Order: sequence, then structure tokens, then C-alpha cells
Amino acid sequence: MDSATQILDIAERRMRQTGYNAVSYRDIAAEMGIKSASLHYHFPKKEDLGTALTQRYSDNFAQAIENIMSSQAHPKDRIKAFVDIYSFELKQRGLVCLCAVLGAETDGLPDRVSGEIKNFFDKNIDWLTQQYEALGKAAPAKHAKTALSLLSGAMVVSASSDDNSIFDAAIDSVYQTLG
Amino acid sequence: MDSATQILDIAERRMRQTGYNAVSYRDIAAEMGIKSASLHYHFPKKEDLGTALTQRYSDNFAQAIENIMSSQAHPKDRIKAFVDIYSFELKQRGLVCLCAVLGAETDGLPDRVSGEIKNFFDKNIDWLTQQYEALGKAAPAKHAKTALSLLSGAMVVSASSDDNSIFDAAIDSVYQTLG
DNA sequence: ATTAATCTATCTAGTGGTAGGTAGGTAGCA
DNA sequence: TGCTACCTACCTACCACTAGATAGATTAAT
Repeated sequence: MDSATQILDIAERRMRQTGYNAVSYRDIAAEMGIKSASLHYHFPKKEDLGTALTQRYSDNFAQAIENIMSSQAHPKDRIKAFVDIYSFELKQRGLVCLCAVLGAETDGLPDRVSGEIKNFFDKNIDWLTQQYEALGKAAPAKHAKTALSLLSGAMVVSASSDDNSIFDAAIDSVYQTLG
Repeated sequence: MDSATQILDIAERRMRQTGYNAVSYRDIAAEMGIKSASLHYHFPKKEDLGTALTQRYSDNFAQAIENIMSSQAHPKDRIKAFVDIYSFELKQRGLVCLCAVLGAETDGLPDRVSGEIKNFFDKNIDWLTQQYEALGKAAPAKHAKTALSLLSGAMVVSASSDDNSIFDAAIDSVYQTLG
């Protein structure tokens, strides 16, 4: 596999578990079996790695949303498919959303990175707003902001409490806004 | 003011802005105008500081809840007062809940600290469950888990997006579960 | 087809800086 | 006198990051 991709994969998993500042080039390199200096060939500064990571994450999410748009016709099913992504990540992979984790560290991140996170939240809220609007909901933006906050928070609380019933309660709550 | 208290105050504010790992003894000492070595007199290891911090935070919250219990008779008002605490912290002080921030870093924290955070979430969910139960809600625990996740997540997303309307949407949503 | 030049991805070795943490001393106070 | 709360001075480990070398693959020129 492509080294840059492998670096991003390892960095993403680790940052989603421990946050940005707890992840070091040495740790990543050790896991890859190469020297930390070699990482700087691919990502000169940690800020570059962080930016590439959040951009890739954001792009992947945009792609997933495009897939939902073409595979699901009804806003209800689209929102459900959206929730499923979060659910799969937490339950099958044991990972919290990257931006939910890094968002908690915002003031301690390079500006480019925190900017990407902000952008991620924006894009998700915009898309969810469109879906709630298509559902004919009054105050669709409110629903969108609530749904995103709920999913993000539930992942964090659920993972740190090691109790998936918390996330399940959140899913249930989002589902009820659809009925 | 008592030095230990001052240290905890500074550490708390900084950690609520940037997370655990971005905060150093040197930063705290510099802000106090003393040497970093002096901090070790009060908190020998960073783990001790982190534990004292999360314990104090948890205790303060328990005290706030006791105050709510004695000042508010109705579960609706109690939950509203609970939400008000989060709201005040975010809007007046610009600070996210300590445990919401540290919860995102769980796997990168000393065990004693992550244990305290888990405990904080537990206690809050238990109390909220009792209130929703007193309200006569079916599945009170689900409501409690949803409310806590929503408030925690909304603080993070709102703060990192620098947009209070996200948190307002969350408050609105919690309020609607009371009617 | 051979050679020369260039690019890729890694290495060794080391920089300055900062992290948490320690040892031992000291001024003020009960 | 002993305790509190700081100090100076220092340590080791780790951090991100850099310079320069190298082996191997690729490309271009002869």
C-alpha cells in the first residue's frame, strides 16, 4: 500500500482514539516499521499531516453523502443511512468521528486543522438541513444542528463510558425526528 | 487565593480549551508567575493534577445538582436548571464541559482520569434518569442518555464552529422533551 | 541497449526545544 | 523547630524537525 495512505490511516485511527496532541511521528513510524524522519518526507510538518487527514476525512464523508444521494431517494432513508455511517464506525470499528474528537481540542490545534473541522461540521449541517427541509419539517436547520450534535456527543460519551446503549439512545432519538 | 486552587483553576480553563495533552506544567506556572517545579509540590505528577481536576469538577457538579434539588421542586424545572449550567458555562465563560473535552481523548489519558470522566457521565445520566422518571416518561434512561449526549456534543460543535445557534438548537430540543 | 541523470523513499545522525519530574536549598511563619 | 511554599538547577526522555547520504527504480539521451 501507498506509504502516505498508510501514514494517514494510522494517524487517523490513533487521533480518533487519543486526540491530536497525543499522537507523535515516532508512534506512527514505529507502527509502520520505519523511522520517524521518513514521515517528514511525506508530511513535512505535523500541521501538514493534520490538514491532509481532516481534508481526506471530509472528502470521504462528502463521497459517502453522494453515495447516499444516489442510492436513497427519500430524505428519511437518507438520514437513516447517514446515521448508519456513524453507527458502523463506532460499533464495528470502535472509533469516534475524527472531527468530534479534534473539535474538542480546537483551541490547541493549528488553524488550518481547526478550519477543516469547522468546515466539516458546516457541510454536514447544511446537508442535514436540506434533508429535514425535504421532509417538510419546520425549522430544518434546528433539526440538523441537533442531530449532528447528538451523534457527535453520543459517540464521545458512549466510547468513553464504554457503553453502546448511550449511542443507541441517540440513534433512537434521531429516528424519532423522522416519524 | 490558595495556590492549589489557582493551579486547578488555570489547568481547568486551559484543558477545557485545548484538551489534556496540550496543557503543560510550564504554561500553568508561567501564568501564575512561579516556576514549574513548584507545581510538583502541589501535584507531584500530572496524573495527580488531572485526577484532582476531574474529581473537583465532578464534586462541583454534584453540589450544583444538590442545589437544584433544594431550589427546584418540579423535574421540569430541575432539568431546565441543569441545562442552564451548561448554557452559562458555554455562553458566559466560553468553556466546554471538561468531561466532554477529556472524554474525546479517553484512550490517551491516565486510567484514573478516564475513570473519573466515566464516573461523571454515569452520575449525570443517573440523575437525569430520575428526573425523566419523575416526569412520568417511558424509557427515562433513554431520555437521560440522549440529553447528556446532546448537551455534550452541542458544546463541542458549537464552540469549535464558534456558532452558539448550534447549542441553542440543542437546548430547544431538550426543552421539547419536557413538554 | 547502454549510460547518465533524476526521482523516490528510505536511512543515519543530529538539532534545538520542551515535556514531566527530581534534588536540594531557603525564606517566612506557627 | 518544624512545616509550608516556594526557589535554583538540573535530569532524562521525548518532541518535531533537518541535513545529508544511499539504494533502487524510472526516465531521457546517446
